[in-house]
Amino acid sequence: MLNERARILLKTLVEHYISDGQPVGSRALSKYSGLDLSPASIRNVMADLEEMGYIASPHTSAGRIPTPRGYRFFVDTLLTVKPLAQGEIDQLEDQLQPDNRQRVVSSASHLLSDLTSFAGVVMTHRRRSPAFRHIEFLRLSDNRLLLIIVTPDGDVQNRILLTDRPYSPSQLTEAANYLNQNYAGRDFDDIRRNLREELRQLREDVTHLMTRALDAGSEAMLESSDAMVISGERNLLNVEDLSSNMESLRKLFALFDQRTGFLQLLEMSSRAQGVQIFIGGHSGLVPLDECSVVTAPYEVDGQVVGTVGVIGPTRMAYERIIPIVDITAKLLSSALSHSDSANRP
Amino acid sequence: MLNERARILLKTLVEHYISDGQPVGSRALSKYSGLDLSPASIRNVMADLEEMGYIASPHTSAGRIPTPRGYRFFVDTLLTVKPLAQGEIDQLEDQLQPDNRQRVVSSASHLLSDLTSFAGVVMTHRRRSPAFRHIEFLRLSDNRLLLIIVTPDGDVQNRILLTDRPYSPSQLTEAANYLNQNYAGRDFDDIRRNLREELRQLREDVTHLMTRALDAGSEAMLESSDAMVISGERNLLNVEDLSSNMESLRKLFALFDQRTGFLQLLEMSSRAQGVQIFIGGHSGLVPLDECSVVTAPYEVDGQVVGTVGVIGPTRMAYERIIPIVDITAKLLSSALSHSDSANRP
DNA sequence: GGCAGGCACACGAAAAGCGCGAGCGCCACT
DNA sequence: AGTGGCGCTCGCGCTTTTCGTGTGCCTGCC
Repeated sequence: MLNERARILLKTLVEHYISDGQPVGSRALSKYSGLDLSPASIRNVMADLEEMGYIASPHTSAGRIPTPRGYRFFVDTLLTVKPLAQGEIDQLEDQLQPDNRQRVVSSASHLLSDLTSFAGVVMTHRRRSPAFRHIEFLRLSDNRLLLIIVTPDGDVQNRILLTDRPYSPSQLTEAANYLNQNYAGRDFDDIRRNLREELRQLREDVTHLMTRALDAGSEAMLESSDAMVISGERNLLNVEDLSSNMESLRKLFALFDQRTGFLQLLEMSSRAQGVQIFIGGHSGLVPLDECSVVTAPYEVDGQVVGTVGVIGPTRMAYERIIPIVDITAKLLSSALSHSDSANRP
Repeated sequence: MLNERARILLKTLVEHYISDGQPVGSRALSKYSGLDLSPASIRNVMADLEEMGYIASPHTSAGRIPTPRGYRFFVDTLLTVKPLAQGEIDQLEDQLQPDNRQRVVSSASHLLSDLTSFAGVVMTHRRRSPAFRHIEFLRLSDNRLLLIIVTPDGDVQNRILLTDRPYSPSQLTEAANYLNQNYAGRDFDDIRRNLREELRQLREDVTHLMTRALDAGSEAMLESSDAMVISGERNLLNVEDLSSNMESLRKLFALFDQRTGFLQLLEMSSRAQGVQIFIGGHSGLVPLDECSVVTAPYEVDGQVVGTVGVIGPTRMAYERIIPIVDITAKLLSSALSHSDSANRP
């Protein structure tokens, strides 16, 4: 392990590098570490730190910069996060009023990107069991129906169904009522099975309609699950570390488009508790050296249902970003929990 | 005006520059124009073209490149668009099946960006009069209601309403029924005026609920109008002309974020008929020299309701992009018209 | 008069050369 | 163990050189 002196020097070095972006030399460390050591002595320590893989020099005669491993150690054991000012928290709370989920989630993402000047991301996980709370048909034209499905957590999905033949309003009401009364809250597959057995009791045409609705419904649920909202990608264009080499920028934006990579990352984050930090480098989940992700899971009724995060350069002010992500996750939890706290037996 | 020879040379020059990205010299023109003229003669014509502002040299000893004015003239009078292959049209049609509007619009935007490898954009205009076709309340908890509003064109909006006191299911049904039966299809402001007069006939609490619903509803309509979907921004990172100087990239992405600039542009496009091309340059609406926009309005029931477009480098293959935008607008029109053709008296 | 061939010139891009200075490693001394 | 000193390295930014391309213009030809 590292002795006290080495830790202090590493900490000062990382902090300096984060704020300057320039490799840090022994002279600078001697000046700012508060240790009252000469540059020469510090060089010895730095040589040790380099040997251990925490720092490296970009070239022979330059200062040292932290390696991914150095960052890792820094955020894990050296970093002192300063909590957000209450004023800032209030401001955040203001922006995250309860509303329907899409809107809250999208504000959260925007909030994160605005506050950090990096990219914000919010992912909502796959729902456990596809079910509906309420279903409704609305006639648009002879052969077009609007299907509205309210999910158990209050999300609204809608699809247009093309039908072979017109349905009368009363038929639509009948189908909707039947589904609502008998099957609200139950698993879609479950319903389909049951429905097949109850075929006889219902007119054939209505059953057909209901089956179509269930199919469209589960498809809609499937598509809307695992959704991911990314905002403020544009901020990353203003980040020196990223925009200086086009290649990594392209890679990064390609990642955003594919999504699968990030989904995996965020999925992982949601298995842990509290803020997690993924530091760039090919070893980990972030394929870009220059790029890190700070995440925190959020929950509804004690159940983790998603993850919020910030995507920025590895050289970011962690002590500021971490509390922002932390608080946002908590506020998002409470904004969503309110609107979901009822209707449980 | 330009004589035949000058036109041919300008056309060849622009075509060459578009495909190569290199300034075109007199020798190249002599080779590829099909005119059987020596470079020396061609230089004379080029000097004329330069004087007229159609072409310019980036520096003394380089070939010429088209100016914005040159591009303008090229697309307006020299360009020969080749229609899309039927196969491609079919493929497009496949991807633009009728569905709910948000989904169709978003597919259209993605389609445009995928096909062109630039950015696709679809804008839906402000609805003319805010009204609803159907409204519904759903109780989520004691003091939380889910408000669902179906707009006249089949869009579904939803909001969560926080109430001071619980409403019973029958009260909710009463309020919804009342609104649906008396006010479906009517203007929100209209309804509010009427409602005030009819206060006496209804219980006070229910009226309050209805007013809240109308407020939330018109707010939702307002926010959802003038929506703009941009996809494939990331493609623009791969465009040499744009990614070579960071500054314009940043400006471009800032434009995307602000939106107002583009809204104005697309608004303008919708006033004209058919494909329109906005060529970069500070004179016009596109503030970036390197960037052009190809747009076409789309309609529902003969009424222009939005605009589709492609945002790419000025140096783009217009003869290919133009038909793509054109067809997409038409297909989008028909995909939306179907789902909207009914329920008119 | 329109067109082509030839020549000198201009200018940018890429390559080569050069000096500076930061920072290091090592060593000897305290 | 800690420090001061010294020589060395190597990247950065600067200027200089070279090279190639394409132009403009002049002249001669049909």
